[in-house]
Amino acid sequence: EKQPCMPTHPQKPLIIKTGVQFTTKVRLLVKLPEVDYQLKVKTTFDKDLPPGRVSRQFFILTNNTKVMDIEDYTNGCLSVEFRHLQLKEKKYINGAKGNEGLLSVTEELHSLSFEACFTVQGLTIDLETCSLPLVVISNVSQLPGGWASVMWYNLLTDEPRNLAFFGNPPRANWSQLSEVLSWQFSTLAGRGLNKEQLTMLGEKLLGPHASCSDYQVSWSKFSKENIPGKPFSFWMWLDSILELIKKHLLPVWNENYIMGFVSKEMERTLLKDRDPGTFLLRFSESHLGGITFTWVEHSDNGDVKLNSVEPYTKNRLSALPFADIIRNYKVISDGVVPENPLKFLYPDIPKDEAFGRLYNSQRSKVHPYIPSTLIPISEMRSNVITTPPPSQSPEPPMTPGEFDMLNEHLCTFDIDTMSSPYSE
Amino acid sequence: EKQPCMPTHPQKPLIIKTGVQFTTKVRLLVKLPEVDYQLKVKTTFDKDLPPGRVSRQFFILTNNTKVMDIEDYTNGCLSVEFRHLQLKEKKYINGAKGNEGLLSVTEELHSLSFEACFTVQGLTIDLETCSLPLVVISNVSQLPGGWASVMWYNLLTDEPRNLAFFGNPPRANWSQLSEVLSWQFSTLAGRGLNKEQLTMLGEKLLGPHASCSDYQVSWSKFSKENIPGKPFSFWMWLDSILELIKKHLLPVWNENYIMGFVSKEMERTLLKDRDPGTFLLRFSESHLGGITFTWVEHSDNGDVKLNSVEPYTKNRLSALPFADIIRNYKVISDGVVPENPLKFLYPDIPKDEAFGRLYNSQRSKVHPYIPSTLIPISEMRSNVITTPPPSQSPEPPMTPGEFDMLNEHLCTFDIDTMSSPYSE
DNA sequence: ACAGTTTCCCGTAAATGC
DNA sequence: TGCATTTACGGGAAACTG
Repeated sequence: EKQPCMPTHPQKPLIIKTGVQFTTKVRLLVKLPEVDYQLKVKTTFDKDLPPGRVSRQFFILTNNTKVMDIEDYTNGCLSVEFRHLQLKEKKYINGAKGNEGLLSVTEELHSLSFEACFTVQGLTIDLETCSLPLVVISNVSQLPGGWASVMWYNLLTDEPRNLAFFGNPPRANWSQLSEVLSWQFSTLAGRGLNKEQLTMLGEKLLGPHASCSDYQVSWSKFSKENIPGKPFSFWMWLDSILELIKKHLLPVWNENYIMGFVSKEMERTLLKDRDPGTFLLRFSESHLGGITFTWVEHSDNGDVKLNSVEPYTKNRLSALPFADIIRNYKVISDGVVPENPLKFLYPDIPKDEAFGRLYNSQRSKVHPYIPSTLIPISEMRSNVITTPPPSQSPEPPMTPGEFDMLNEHLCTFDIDTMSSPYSE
Repeated sequence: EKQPCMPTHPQKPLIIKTGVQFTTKVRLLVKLPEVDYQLKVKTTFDKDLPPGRVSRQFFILTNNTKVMDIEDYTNGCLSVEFRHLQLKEKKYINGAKGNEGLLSVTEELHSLSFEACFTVQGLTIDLETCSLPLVVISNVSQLPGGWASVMWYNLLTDEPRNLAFFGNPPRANWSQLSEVLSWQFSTLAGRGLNKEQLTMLGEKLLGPHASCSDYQVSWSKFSKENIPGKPFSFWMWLDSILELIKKHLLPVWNENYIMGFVSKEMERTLLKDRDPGTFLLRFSESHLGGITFTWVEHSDNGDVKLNSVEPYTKNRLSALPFADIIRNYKVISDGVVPENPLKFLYPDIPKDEAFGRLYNSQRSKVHPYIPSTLIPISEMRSNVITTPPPSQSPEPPMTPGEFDMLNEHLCTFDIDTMSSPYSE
């Protein structure tokens, strides 16, 4: 009869933060004959909730009644949009908190009810409807947990109002779940996850059996228990990466330059036969919200060596955009002129060809001052000699100075074209 | 009769932000005989304020009455501390806003009143007192303006409650004002301003006559009108520097390494006869909250050249502490190996001797990764030759590589010791 | 003591008012 | 319209609370 729209958090509907305004809209689907009086709608939070079901109770702090309006003159449909609604927790509930505390706050589901009452031809009609289950949080730090709940609920049930869902949450098929995970990236950035990336995620979640796409993932494994040896859950880790992309990597991600989810083994397989200086970008598995690059180098005796830089997190990235980090990154070996070891984005794209457009050419010209930029540098000490005089390296170092000079040294190699791991 | 203590904002008393808790304390100075009943104190905001005096009206959102308590059993003194008080603006005052708008919000003075009433031996006694003038702000961005008002008021009047003070604010003698300005630095950091620094500030405010310390500064010059050619007032500029010191420069400031306030002329006078690589640190006069270093270099023909780096502001400094910037700063001239031009802190302190303890030796050892740090770099293109091959510089460039190596090249010079400009 | 949760509030951005 | 002022709220940290 009515079709409730959802309260919204920025891009995360169905999650409401206390003390922060939200909006909801209700539409009357039946057409009323000649309504010449005002039709009031009242919205209530957790109406008729059986006591003990939730550990926290909230109420709507602001005006909760509003008159319905004609939404669209073509169909005469009545609707009402509540704005500036705000939730506050009820303090001092008589007795202890209801729920036994098995559920975390982000697993506790609530709902918003709408009521209206009107009289037509002597008949009094009560209308009532309610929203999909809602998660209430008190701090944005709970947003990832809340969003996990919303995703899990909507992935695994069609029930409109199963507030006890997380009392015994069902498992998800990996095939369904992986699709949802990919969506998180595509709604954020316009680019989802490809098969290789999803395979790595599946193996991370399920072990190396993930090739069987009907394997099931438990709610706990997904977002409650920590990844073995790590202080965060799978979803917390993945969400930290989504945030990193959103704030600092959007152009690079959308250009498909971030392989992102690659196991260390796969990384070695991909890079070991490549030309020295070939690199790929992947997210840190050990730290939340970090991105690193791994490049291949060949040592004197022909051994292949892979190096990964300490992952960049939001703090560093807000001082220096990632493309500029790649552009200017330098390694200093003992007594040798600084050199950028990053030459070809895997498989064989010359670095500046890939990232050139993304470089931030902000030459500030505040005249009396000499402009300066930050350059990321790694210092690698050879542990062979203790105090090495300027050693002559097998490959002569590049001429120092102009950063852009590297450009001119690059020549395109004609390496066997294999299917790019970036293709979706 | 009572001695009201002040509501507090972090380190900025007498400024209250709407919606943010503050605290105030009242003490009863007379000793009451046997008070066996509770003595209630009520606090009111802007009680009995003549209408039209203020353009905004506020009220205390929270509980405004409290019972007095024995503060200290040795003297039996009664006192009451109001906590968690909160101010909110009254909306929709009947009629237009009172004040004609000549005054900005931070010039509008308010007060907090306290009342109590008790009966002793059949006599009913009313007690009333109030706070010093208060400034009410709605956003921390107004804090500097508010603090300017509080300083000016307390510098220039002893009246306890002249709420019309800024209707016609008196001028301040530079000698008084400079003392207050120095206090701002010493309360913040434990180090105030020396004579040279204050002279520069005085000249900035008054022109080159500031040597006469009885020159007067108007309120407008101090904090209302913009510095000629700049989009900010004198106080806004100075306060931005106080904030920069507080958040990013405390150790360097307290070590007396920041000359800070130096005119360009003085800078040249000080540096021109110094050894190449001698530098000083000063605050930007063109941008809010910026610090730069200026170093002297001698060109081939013996000319003295001063260079200043683009000022570092809080954004850059939170990515890289200032001491590390000084440590690692490099200049790249065409085709020449990067070199740190900063060698001696004026007058002649070897850089690492001065800043060594402040370097942030955060060698992160997350093993599989190669650590990396950010290095500030300036690229200087000689505009003499268009495409210069690695030119041989008159002084051979330093060996590249180890940053610390510079240390070993430094020798102490025995230059005439002049009185340090840093001494207070 | 501690972990989960909420409160507090700065600082930026957006909205509002004059 | 532009400027002054307020509101909004993310994000880090402190305070709370079982």
